[in-house]
Amino acid sequence: MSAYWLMKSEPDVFGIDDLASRPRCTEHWDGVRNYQARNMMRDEMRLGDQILFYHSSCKTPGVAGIAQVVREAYPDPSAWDPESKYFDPKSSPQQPRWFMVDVQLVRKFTQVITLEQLKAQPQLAGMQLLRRGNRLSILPVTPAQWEAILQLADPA
DNA sequence: GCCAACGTTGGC
DNA sequence: GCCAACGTTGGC
Repeated sequence: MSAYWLMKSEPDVFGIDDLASRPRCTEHWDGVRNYQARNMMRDEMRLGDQILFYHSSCKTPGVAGIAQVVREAYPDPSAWDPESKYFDPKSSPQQPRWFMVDVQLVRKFTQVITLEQLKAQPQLAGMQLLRRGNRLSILPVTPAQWEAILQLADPA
């Protein structure tokens, strides 16, 4: 039984169309530099887990589509690349501190399910995404929340 | 650009 | 281990 997640990305940096344009619609999710988010990726995310691809910090924040985990956590090499903006001198190939998973696009919605729509759903009232002050880039999603959100999507 | 919320850092 | 300062996130 696969689990459900929500992963945020800024569409100006890496949006769902960027994922769609990658070979096999697959990309590694590098750059996570938060311990809680890392722990979820490293310790809990499993092959086949389903992901809500969320666009943040943009004109219309919301869920742009669905992706899935196609490779479980492995060290994020951008952490030991001094040229990378994700460089962290405390990480090394011998002692990797940061991890990433590979995600593959499953489906892009024809229309983004907006944050506004999510807020209007009574079933989603308890969702972590909607809690104020939430800044985690990776969040768990319950099966009930997943169902409620997909109801808002266009037909496949 | 503003601001609230929260994580991280570093001095003590 | 405390806590103030600082940086980042992300909606508006």
